[in-house]
Amino acid sequence: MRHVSYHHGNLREALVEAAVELGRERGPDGIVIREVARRTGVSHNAAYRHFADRDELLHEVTQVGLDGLSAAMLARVKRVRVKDPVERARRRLREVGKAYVDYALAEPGLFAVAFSGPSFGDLTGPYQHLTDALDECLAVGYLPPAKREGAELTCWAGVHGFSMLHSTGPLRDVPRRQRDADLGRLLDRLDEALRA
Amino acid sequence: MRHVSYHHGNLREALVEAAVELGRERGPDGIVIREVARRTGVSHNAAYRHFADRDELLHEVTQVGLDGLSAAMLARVKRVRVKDPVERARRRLREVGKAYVDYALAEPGLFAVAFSGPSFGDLTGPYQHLTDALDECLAVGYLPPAKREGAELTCWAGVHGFSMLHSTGPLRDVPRRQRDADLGRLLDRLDEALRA
DNA sequence: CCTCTATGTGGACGTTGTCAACATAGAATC
DNA sequence: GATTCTATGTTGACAACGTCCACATAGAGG
Repeated sequence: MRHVSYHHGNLREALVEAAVELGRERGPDGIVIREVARRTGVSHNAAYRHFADRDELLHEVTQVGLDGLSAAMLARVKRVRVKDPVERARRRLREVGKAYVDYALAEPGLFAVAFSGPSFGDLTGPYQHLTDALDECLAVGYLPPAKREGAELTCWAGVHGFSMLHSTGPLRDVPRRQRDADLGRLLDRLDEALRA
Repeated sequence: MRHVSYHHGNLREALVEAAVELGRERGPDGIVIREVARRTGVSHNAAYRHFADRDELLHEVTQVGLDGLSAAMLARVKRVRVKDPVERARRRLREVGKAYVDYALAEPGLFAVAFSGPSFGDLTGPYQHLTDALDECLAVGYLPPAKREGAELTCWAGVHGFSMLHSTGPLRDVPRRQRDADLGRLLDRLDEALRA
């Protein structure tokens, strides 16, 4: 579907797509307006008809990254096939955490973009999946009511820190085996912290 | 102490100092060679006699940031005045975590630089303080031996995630009161996770 | 006094974000 | 169908950046 007209048709989407690809490949600093335009086959200034500035384009990529994260979490939660309600709730919470880390490791560029200021996207989606999992743990009686408050932040901080350190951080060269074992332990500790 | 000679005398240190100040004020992207030179009162190219490129200068700032973090941790640990060995060990571990987060919040720019690739500094210092605190918890019998392995990462991930989210991340506008309460809860959960 | 080397300067190039002026396609109006 | 309007793309410019090269100079050692 090559366009031939002067007007592109849906340049905005094409630009976002190219920007996402750049973010995926090179992280936040790799999202460069002129390169985005080049890849879209359009002049270096065309993007300014659709985005006020670079930050606005970056913001779009941020949102795509967060949406991907949210989708990954949901997919993993839905795949849980455990009958026992308590075990199912625990397992779902664990899958939420795993999905978070897996996404950060599978898409380090987009993950970095998603959490690189100055304007953050809407993290309602990912946050809601975490909240839902915790609510379920509470409902089935696994999570004591006294521990419900602030539980989101405890979990989020843990998996976010793990993700940051391993995706683009100082632990990025830790071999996969050990990383998996470490993540398993971290999730075990979070589970214990909420249960105890 | 104005220099008058053509040669500066200790330009390298002066450049690092200016770069640190820029990093403190504006974060990693704010460390700009030409601005560093300007603030040091030398030509835009002078830095290349002391650093191969921008990354090498950035790396110096990274190390300064990590040294500051290490010093902050040590200072807080040394101030603990608890007699009971078990309580002292617990308290020291908690202070290590608090120091980490406090530093990240007090110096968001330097903290961001310290954990911004591509080359990371030597985090032996900070890591050692955490290891020491955990070893002490083990020695006094508070931390069960089975939980000792990987305990560093559990703690580090938690405080690092909390720091990232609150210093320059999406939770940076959370009011101080709530942030403090949230940190308290996080440290409580970590304590429980290691004890249980 | 002379030369050598380390260190700082000046100017250049290519890249970036962004602005202003211009051009054109497609829709709206007559 | 011809004309005007507006949304959308293009061209050219500017300043700031990292970096390279040629040059200048200070201070040390002969």
